[in-house]
Amino acid sequence: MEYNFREIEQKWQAYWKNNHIYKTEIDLDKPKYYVLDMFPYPSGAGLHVGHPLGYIASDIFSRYKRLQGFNVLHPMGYDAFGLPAEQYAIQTGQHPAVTTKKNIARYREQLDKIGFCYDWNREIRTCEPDYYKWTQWAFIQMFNHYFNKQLQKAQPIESLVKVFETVGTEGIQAACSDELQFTAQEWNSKTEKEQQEILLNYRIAYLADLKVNWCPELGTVLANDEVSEGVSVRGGYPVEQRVMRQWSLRVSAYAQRLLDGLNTIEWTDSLTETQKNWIGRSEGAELRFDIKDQDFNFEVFTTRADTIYGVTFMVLAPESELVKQLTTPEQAEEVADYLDATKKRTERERLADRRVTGVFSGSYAINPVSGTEIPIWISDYVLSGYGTGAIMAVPAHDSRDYAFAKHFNLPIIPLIEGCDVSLESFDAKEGIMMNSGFLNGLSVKQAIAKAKAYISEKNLGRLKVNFRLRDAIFSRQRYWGEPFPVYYKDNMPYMLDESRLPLELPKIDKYLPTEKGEPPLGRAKEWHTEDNFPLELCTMPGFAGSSAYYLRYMDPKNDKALVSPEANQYWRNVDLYIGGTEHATGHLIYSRFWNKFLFDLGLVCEDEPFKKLINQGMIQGRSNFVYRIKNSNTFVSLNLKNQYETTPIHVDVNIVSNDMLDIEQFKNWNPEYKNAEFILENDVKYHCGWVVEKMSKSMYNVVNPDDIVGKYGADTLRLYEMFLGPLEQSKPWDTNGIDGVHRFLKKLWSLFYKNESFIVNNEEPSPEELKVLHKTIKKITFDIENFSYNTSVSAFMICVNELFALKCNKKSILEPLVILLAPFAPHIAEELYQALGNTVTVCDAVFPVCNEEYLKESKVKYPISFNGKVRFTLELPADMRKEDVEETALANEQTLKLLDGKVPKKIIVVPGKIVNIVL
RNA sequence: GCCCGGAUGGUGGAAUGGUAGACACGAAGGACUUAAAAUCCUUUGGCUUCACGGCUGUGCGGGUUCAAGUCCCGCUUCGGGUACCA
Repeated sequence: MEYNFREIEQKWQAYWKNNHIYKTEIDLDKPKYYVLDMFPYPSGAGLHVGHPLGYIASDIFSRYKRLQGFNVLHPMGYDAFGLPAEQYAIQTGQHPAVTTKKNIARYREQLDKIGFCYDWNREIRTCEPDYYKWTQWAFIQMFNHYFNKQLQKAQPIESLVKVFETVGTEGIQAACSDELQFTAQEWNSKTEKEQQEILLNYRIAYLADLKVNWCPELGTVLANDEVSEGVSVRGGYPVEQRVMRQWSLRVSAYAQRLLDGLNTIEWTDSLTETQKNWIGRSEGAELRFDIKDQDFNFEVFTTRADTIYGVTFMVLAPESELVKQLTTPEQAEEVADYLDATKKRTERERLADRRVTGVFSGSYAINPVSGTEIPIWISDYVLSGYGTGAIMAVPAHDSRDYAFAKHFNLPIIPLIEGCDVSLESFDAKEGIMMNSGFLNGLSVKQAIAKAKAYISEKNLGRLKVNFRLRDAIFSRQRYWGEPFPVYYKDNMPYMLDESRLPLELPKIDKYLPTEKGEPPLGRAKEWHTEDNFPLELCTMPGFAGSSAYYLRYMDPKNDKALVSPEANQYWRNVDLYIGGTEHATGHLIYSRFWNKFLFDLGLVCEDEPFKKLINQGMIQGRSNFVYRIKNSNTFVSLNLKNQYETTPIHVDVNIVSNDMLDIEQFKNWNPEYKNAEFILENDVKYHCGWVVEKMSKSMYNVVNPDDIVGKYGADTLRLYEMFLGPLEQSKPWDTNGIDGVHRFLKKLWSLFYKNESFIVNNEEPSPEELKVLHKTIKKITFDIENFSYNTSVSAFMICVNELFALKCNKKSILEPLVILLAPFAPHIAEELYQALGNTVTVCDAVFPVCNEEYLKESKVKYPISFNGKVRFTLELPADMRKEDVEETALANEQTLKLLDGKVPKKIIVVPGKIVNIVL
């Protein structure tokens, strides 16, 4: 009987489905294990072979854990809201839901063919009302809470209101946008609207004025990458920096906890590092500067308080509120011109074009330590959003300040002994201080500490920790996203009652902004509450739906809660999360934030959502080329092309095999090549060139998993994807080589069947066979635990090669091997497991355990080396004493020959490993 | 600029500081076959030798060690991330 993968795979996929093999329920008698893939956005292009890489890896681990007796949760779903579907809708008028549904069906079909063990009963789609109900619900909770900095957790906003009513802002520790100060009396005398406006300053989900790229012609906010040289990429309309009222999430309040949490989870170093940088904690001081001749002062943030004696100018961000205050009448015109010029530039342009620009404000600050007068400048190299939007410039020790000082001819005072600042600044935090009054003679580290102490003591400012992490802008002027559960009364936002959720997306006629420039939802009829209050017109961004989806999988059908306490208590959090690095600073920050918020509310029992995280590498494309001789329709093979003047042309990798072009298929591939002629090599073949680049349609290097499954089967695809190389490494997809793993499966099959008959017997295994099996068990177990799946596949190959050489057809050896292989190649494993006489699925077998007894070697081949170079090997008993090994090695004939009468200086014997004779 | 990864045969890659190149692809040769496919066997880093063998070899230059692809220092180079963050 032949290995008929088509029949086998269809048979078992149907069996799994009909018998609900992958349905998962809470089982208090078993330990749980939660394995999650980053769910895909169902794009119109379908899956290519790069997508399943991580899914296969997680599938192997899920099946492995199940075989080890764990109750495994392994769900899948779709991140279904998103821009491509909406753009398609704008072009075609087709509702995004229709396109999305179609794409999901296609994804599902492709996924099913690969034989994953997903529990599809738990499937979720972020665009479904019964799912996004809970996204909206979470938003309401965020609106109704503020972040208490003292407790480092979210608290109900009512408790803050109580404080305001009794003592005002006195002593409050609430994360906020602006530091406000008022008394209880002032609070109590404010109107409802005023009070609501103030509360927005504290809510975790808040509405605030933010600077955005606004395109009046298109009527929408644009992302930085949608703007170029001041005009929109689409249409070329002017774009301006504009302050708009947008929803935001106060992610920054959680900065410290997001940072601390990284130490409690097992993520890769690089990912942890990326998040740390993104959160960007910096310790420093906020230092107060008085203004000359004015009863006014402002603060700057610095991490280098030690450089206070080197401050030769101050710089304000153009957007800073201080600009107005500090611009003198004489400088007013020049400053206004500068502000105008900078306003026109987008953030992107500012970054791209690093020319030094700036203008003098006319005012002077007083150095709080030295008392000197310092000119205050305005420049766009200072960001309004970080620190206080103003800096003290120390050109000798900061490269940006240095460039500015050189450009405007401002003084540069070096503060470190022996440093040369004639050509560039000295930014390193090392050396001995000079020109610095009471700090002279100290090392930089000591000086930083002393300066900080001085500042607190003399009350010149305060110690401060700043974070780079920004709040997340949460409004999008789009249709295909979650509607906000928000209505407006007297222009103030209010939350809908939870009983009104989900607030479903309304139908609209066109997916474009309205004539008035409102977002698409402005077109909806009846888009208001029963009391006629208008509903919010923006929708939520892409990351909203993916921020808590892992919780929903625990209890996907619950209409009373996002997740029941019982389900959450059992499944807790994700034990293993596999996905791409592209989410390092987006989704993986937002969902950690979202989870921590829900944790604060007591709604989930774990502070961190993803215990262990692995990033699978990207699968790159491997493109093939043919070489056309210039001005002809003749193609010359790779190794002959240098004899001609040629143009390389991408050719579809699917009509190339082992870099040999299928000439007939090529002729049919494009009518242009119908009559093409070919110059072949000696082997009468056309060899193609190749290069590794991004997998994309335009390079004709996209490989569809369906084609691979059709030709070789799902088990071969699964094994081959793993065999390509280490999981976390980026690597090109190259279908060359897939024959190797397919041959392996056929060879495995041949241990069971020969000429139509089943040849497995019940004979007792030999010690050698047992050694082969148990060696493999040990290796596979180790590899799975370490996600080293490429070496597992090779271990399987070695095992089968050895059993083949031993002509082993014994059930006692083959059955454990089949179970071992089941996580990797589940279809063939099921088939062979059944053939061995089992009547239940191999999914519920018991994973074999290595018995070290079988691995014991009686003899060891010692490499005998001289000065580290191996000269020959010597087979000795494994339990031979070190001294005896040394003696035997030295007495050996070949040793004597190599010693040539010399006396060794030293002899190293590593028992069981090696002998090294040092001459 | 900063941070994080890599660099090993024609190719993908393997190697707890202990025989570099496992496993696989490709290639070459052979067996079977009318033929092809499939399958099986042999060889396959480079140089050198009739052969036994020898020399050399993990991006480059140093170092530690009895022993380095692996550890340390200094580079080169290719990916990826991130950035006027004071």
